[in-house]
Amino acid sequence: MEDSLGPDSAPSVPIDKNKVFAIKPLRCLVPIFPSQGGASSSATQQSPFAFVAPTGPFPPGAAQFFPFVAPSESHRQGGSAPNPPNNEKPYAIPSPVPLNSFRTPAPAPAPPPADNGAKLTTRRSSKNITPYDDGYTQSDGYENGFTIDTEDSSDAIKRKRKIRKTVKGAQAVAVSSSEVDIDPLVNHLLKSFQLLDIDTMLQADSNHELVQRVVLVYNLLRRKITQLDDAKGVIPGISRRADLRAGTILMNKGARVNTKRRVGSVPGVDIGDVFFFRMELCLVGLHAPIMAGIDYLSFKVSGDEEPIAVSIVSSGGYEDEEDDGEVIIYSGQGGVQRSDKLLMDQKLERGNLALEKSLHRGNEVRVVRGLKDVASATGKVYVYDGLYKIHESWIEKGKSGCNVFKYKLIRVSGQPEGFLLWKSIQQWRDGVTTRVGVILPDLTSGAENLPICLVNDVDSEKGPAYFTYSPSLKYAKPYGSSKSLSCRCSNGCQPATTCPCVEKNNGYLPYSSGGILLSHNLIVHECGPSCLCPPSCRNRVSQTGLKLRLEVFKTKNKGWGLRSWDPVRAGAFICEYAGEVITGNAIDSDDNYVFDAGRVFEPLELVPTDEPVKIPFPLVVSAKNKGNVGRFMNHSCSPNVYWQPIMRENEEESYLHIGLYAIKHIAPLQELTFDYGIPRGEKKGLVKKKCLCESSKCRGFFY
DNA sequence: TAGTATCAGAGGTAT
DNA sequence: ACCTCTGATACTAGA
Repeated sequence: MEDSLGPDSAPSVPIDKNKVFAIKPLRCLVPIFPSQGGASSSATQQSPFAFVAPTGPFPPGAAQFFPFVAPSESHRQGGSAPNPPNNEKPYAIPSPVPLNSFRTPAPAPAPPPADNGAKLTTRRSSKNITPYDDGYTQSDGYENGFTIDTEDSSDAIKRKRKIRKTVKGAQAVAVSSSEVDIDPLVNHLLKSFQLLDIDTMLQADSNHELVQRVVLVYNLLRRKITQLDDAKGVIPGISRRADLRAGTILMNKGARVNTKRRVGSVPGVDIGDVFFFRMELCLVGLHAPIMAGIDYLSFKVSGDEEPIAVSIVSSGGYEDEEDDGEVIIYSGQGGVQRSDKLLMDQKLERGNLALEKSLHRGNEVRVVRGLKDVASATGKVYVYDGLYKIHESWIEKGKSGCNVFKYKLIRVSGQPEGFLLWKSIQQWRDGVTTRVGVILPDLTSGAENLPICLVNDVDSEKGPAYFTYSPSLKYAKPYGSSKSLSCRCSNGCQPATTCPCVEKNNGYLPYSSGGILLSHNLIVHECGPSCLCPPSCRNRVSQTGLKLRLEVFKTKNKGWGLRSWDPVRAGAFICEYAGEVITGNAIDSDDNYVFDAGRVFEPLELVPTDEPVKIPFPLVVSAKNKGNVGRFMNHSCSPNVYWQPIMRENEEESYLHIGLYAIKHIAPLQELTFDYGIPRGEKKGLVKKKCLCESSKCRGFFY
């Protein structure tokens, strides 16, 4: 067809202005001017930098939350007088069901029915187990009385011990800060996201939202710890594993879900969900061991302890053979794995034994696929691929001549597409298959460093209305004057230095070494044109082009939209909102592609307002005639993307840009959306659009 | 730049 | 105490 999707292939498909694209995306951003003329100039009063809480349970405007700046004082009101917290509870959780309460023993529901003579019991140690679990009704209950007793005490001890351990560790390490300093921040996070007393707040069903929230909070915390660590510089002997520390903190605080092992799917975790850290799998109850690939539980069958496998992570660490997407040949564990060589025979114990038993028992095993994250140098992605069954097992001689257990798993049919989708995407990427509905392999005609596919597989529309593709924001004149210093970091700006660019960001670099935004900021100060650092500087994330393979696609009922082939990490830069900066009152009233930073945005969970908003706003951008992919991003009341102002300046001039970043992890091909905000004051001539975001928090309209 | 070696880790199980 | 399909970093090989 249209030959390959390579970056260079695009120009072969020139855009014909006259014939293409009669239809406008539904995306409608209509400009609005502050009514009394006051609002625009008084941006300092009502923060324009408030964003919607992605999954936040609080109602609009109710809970302002700014933990990342001066956590100790973060309870002070923000700029705009937050409502009393208990005003209203539009998202009140019905009938609290204790999922995993250690403190409040409740009458025990009958244990799950045993299947063919197998009698469920707890293991001697302590755990409640629910091998054949169909949800909370059984799993969240308790075992019989005597079990509860032992469980209560042993778990309490466990917890205590854990806490003691943490404290001791912190002292030993002599980083007085770490856990201690971070504690208020953590508490604030948990409070804002209603994860403080998760045991009693759990909903009985549909807790996908809750699972998302846990992962979201984990990542906010992890990124913040990373940033704090960065600022301290490298201290030999001190762990840099922010992923583990953030996880430990949440574990100890009980901010986790589905703590009980179970066979089968995990409530709130959907096939295709993506994770980026093993700790996340643990926190949501998908796979408990933090390193091991096989998770299992034991119960008694006619007197004998018998383990069965409940989940595996297939990461290619052993000599697994790859498959067609529905079959996995999985290697057992053990044998002392040393850089792809086995030093001794594997034994039929632990996970291996569990897999063997599961083969005979025929129970379903959850499969998590660990893959390389294309957008990250060293990172991995974990995709939940649904349930599999073990069909065969055998022993093989590995490369080094040692015995390896092998298990053949086949995916249970009738489940939604999981990993298979990833394979398809890979094939599109490689140009192996021709994809249905591709209109243009690259609608940017090579203007971006990555092609952006235009695709319609729902109807016959041939594309959006014509516009000129422009990857960056066009200023007629500089946004403002500046006396800002430029840096001289020839190797790129580094944290824990006195580089002026670090200073501008309050002593922190806003991005991780992997280009992930580490915290929410009033404004991100990136390096400017006269900084001496190279383009690869990690403080130039928004200036170095697209990192994700995006595509513009026809949605079912919202016109054209934007999505990514690659999985997106929380905090990842997606794209700029490019276009032409509009000054004065020059906004065309039927311009549906206006981004107006002066609108009111629902508060995002993490916006520091301790420091007064000083940025001379508003910034208004029109992408009607000129723009980039950002113009295709639709509105949602439960968005997965938010925007951040980015300042780039040199000695004389400053330029403000709008960066779009992922709020949470986003699986491939999920639509990217952000909150368009609500115009201030009178909505002169503005047409209220019906919102089709289908979120439970949908306002019903947008502008 | 990509591979590899290194190593401290964490929760969990087993003893 | 022991186990482990982590993950960040420092290092090496290579083109």
